[in-house]
Order: sequence, then C-alpha cells, then structure tokens
Amino acid sequence: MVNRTAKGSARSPRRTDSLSRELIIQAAIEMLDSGGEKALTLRALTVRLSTGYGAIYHHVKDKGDLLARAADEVIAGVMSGAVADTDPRTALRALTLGLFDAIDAHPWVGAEFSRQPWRPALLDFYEGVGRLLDALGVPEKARFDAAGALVNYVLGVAAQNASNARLRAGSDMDRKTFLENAATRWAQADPDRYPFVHAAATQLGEHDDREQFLVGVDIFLAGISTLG
Amino acid sequence: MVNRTAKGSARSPRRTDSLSRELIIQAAIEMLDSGGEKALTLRALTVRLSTGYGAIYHHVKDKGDLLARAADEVIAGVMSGAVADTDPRTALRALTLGLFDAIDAHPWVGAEFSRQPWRPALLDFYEGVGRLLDALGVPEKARFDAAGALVNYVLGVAAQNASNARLRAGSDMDRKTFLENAATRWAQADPDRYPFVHAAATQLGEHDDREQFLVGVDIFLAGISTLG
DNA sequence: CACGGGGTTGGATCGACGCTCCATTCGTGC
DNA sequence: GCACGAATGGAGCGTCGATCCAACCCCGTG
Repeated sequence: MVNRTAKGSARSPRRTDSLSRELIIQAAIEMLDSGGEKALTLRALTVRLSTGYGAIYHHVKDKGDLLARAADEVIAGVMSGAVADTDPRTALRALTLGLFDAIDAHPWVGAEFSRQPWRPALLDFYEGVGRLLDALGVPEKARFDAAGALVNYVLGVAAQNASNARLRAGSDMDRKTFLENAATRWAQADPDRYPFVHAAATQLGEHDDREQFLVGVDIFLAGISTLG
Repeated sequence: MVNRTAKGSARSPRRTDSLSRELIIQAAIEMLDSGGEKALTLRALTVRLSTGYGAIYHHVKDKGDLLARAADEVIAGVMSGAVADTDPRTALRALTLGLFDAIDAHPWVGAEFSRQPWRPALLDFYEGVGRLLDALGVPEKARFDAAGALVNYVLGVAAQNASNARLRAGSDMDRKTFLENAATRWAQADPDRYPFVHAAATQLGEHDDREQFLVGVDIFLAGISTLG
C-alpha cells in the first residue's frame, strides 16, 4: 500500500483547548448574524475555529443539524425570558412580539424555522400560545385551531421579514430607503388594474413592521374571542 | 493559439425545434413537481431538454430566476381562475383557498414565495385581497394592515405545508401516517411541562390541514370586522 | 514507567453543484 | 450567396457539503 500522507508538509499543531459543540454553535451564530445565511460554510467555519472538518463533524451531524441547533439556541434565549403577565392578552402580545424581535434581529432564524417548523424550540412557543389562549377563555376544541393559526401567522411574518432583510443585505441600504423603494414600485402599479396596491403605496412607505405585526396579532385576538 | 476544441469527439447535432423560455420553465415545473426542489439541477435540466448550459442561460438569468418564474407561472394559473363571487366573504375564502391548494399541490412554490414575497404573482394576490376587504367594508386606513396580516398568514401556512411535504417526501409516507407520527410525538411530551401540546395531540392526529386553514381565515375575517 | 486503545483532530479528497466562456451553428436580411 | 447577430452545446472553473483516515492526545492498566 502507498503511504498517502507522505507529503513534506508538516501537520499543523493540534489545538490545546478542546472543541465543544457549544463552541461550534456559537461561532456559527456569529457568522450567520454578521454575514447572513450564505456566510456559513464549513470551510469558513474550519478557518474561524482553526480546525478541520473532522473535528466539526464529530460534534455535529451535518450542516442542517448545525443550522437547526443554532436557531434553537437563539429562540431558547427568547423563550426563557418570557414574562408571566397577569393579563393573558398582554402576555400573548409580549410572547409573539418576542419571537418577532428575535427573528428580526437574526433573519436566518426565520428562514430556518420556515424550513423546519417542528423543532423543540417552537414546541415551547406553541405551548406558551396554547396556555395563554386557555387563560383567555378560548374553549378547548377551538384552542388547537386558534393556536395553529396564530403560530402560522407569526412564522409567516417572520419569513417575510427574513426575506426583506436578505434583499436589503444584497444592496446595502437601510430599512427606510428600502421601504421607500418598494413603495415607489407599488405607486407605479397601474391604478386601473391595481387600485388597492396603488392606493396602499403610501402606507407601505410609512408603515412600521413591528407595529403592523402587532395589529395583525390584535386582529387575531379579536377574531379568536368570537369563537364559540 | 491552441485550438481548444480540436478533440476527436463530434459535436452532437443541434436541436431542430428552437428552445424557448416557456419550454424551459415548463420542464422545470415538471421536474420540481415530480422530485421536489432538490431535483431541479441545471445538469438534469440540460439532459431532459437535451441541450447545454448556454442555451438555458440565454433564456434565463440564473437558477433563482428560473425558480421564481416557475412559481409565478403556477400562481398565475390559479389567480386567473378566480371567481367573482357576489359575497366578498365567500370570495375571500375562495381566493385564499385557491392559493392554499396551489401550494399544497406544488410545495416548492411555498418555499419559493417565502423566499421572494414580492413577485408580481403575489401582487395580484395582494390586490385581490385588498379589493375584497374594501367590498367587506373595511375602512381604508385599516385595509393595508389587514391585507398584510392575511397575506402573511396564508404564506405562513403555505411554508408550513411545504416543509411538511418535504419531510414526508424524505421518508415516503402518506399524509395520514405522517400526522399520526407527529401526534404520537406530541402525546409523548411531558404533560406537566407541556399540558397544551400534550392535550392537543389527539386533534393534531385527526385534523385536516385544509379545514384548519379555513378556520384561520375565518378567525381573521371575524377579527377584521371589529376594526374601526 | 511503558503501552495501548479509544476519543478526538486536521486535511486530502470526492462527487455534485451553479455558472462562465467560447467555438460552433442556424436563420435571416441584404 | 454572403455576412452577421442570435442561439446552441459542452468543456472547464471555482466552491460547496461531506467522507475518510492517518495522526495525535489522554488516560487507565499492568
């Protein structure tokens, strides 16, 4: 047999501090936050941690596993800080807004959860929503459908925001000018064919994502309260 | 200079019927429908159309462009068949259900729209929703927020369904057994830590995605009617 | 202290991907 | 019939995720 590693190149020294899964996930989160989803490549990760593929794959199943764990980590931080408000309505707004803000700060989390919506971190979110709906007096039969609808709404907005953030990152502009550009495009829509879109262009340029999200939650809560 | 193509291999004959963008998109849609998102590779596309990369890239900017156009094509088929119902409530349910069914039949479309929510096809959907909300008597100021919330809900459910379809495709099982498996997992959740999830496991196993989607729409409509 | 086996690490290597580039060929107006 | 732009096919490039294995370190046993 041939000695396949009989090259002159000396092997780089082995790391002194041992690698851990936590360390890898932390590094992945930082890379995702600073450079978006496409910035997380295993090659870049090996460079950042000054290690090789073997070390990483020893602690993590594959790239999907790494992404999922990173997303879980971010959400876990949010859900743990959930306040137990006395008013279920206020608590529900706070809970959903917490997830909104987290995904707004880490857009890649939104994309990841729209890909894998059954992660344990989302189970906690589901549970929180369900319990608060109970406290709100929603009958048990309707609770399941209501919780599903609300969670889907939150994830929908999250995916939307994540996508916008990606577009913004592509042509580095801030949120304000991005919205103004979109509004201009809407305003240019044919008023005969698109009366609503044309008319809504102004509001698109001025609206606040966060506030609009809360309006949506309120619409939901108002609708849910009519359920028998 | 060296003649770089002076190989012995004869060039394969040029196609007689000319390639068109429509043809390429149609082939892409069929590949996506039969094998999911990962089945659409440019290499496979060149084989299917018995052509080369150059021909494809002449008609299409890149793979993202191709995916987006394919998704637009599918949705355009749905939106064109929209019925003008007299009752705006019924029409709204029909419109949203149309999009739901389309994405249910072509899960990759859901994933694509959660990635690029500002495509012209969705502008039509937005317009339809906005106009029907107007007919429903929603005041102009609230219409923008309400339409945004509803569209986001629909896209959220769509992304969720697309993801479930992907999971099902991975371990080829039908919808029923897939739901039963998920329900079993929910039922195994700790009843003390996850009382709601544990209790909802039964409904998860028995529920119908389509009906639950419509319940969500109804919750929305009920909530919207409270807007002043 | 010797030693050896298992947990851990680094990196060469693989197959597949999107995409670029260019020689070639077709079609059409002159 | 000829010239020229549009259209085509495919070799090749750079990069990706993933695999695989020799090298390495730590620690328990004798």
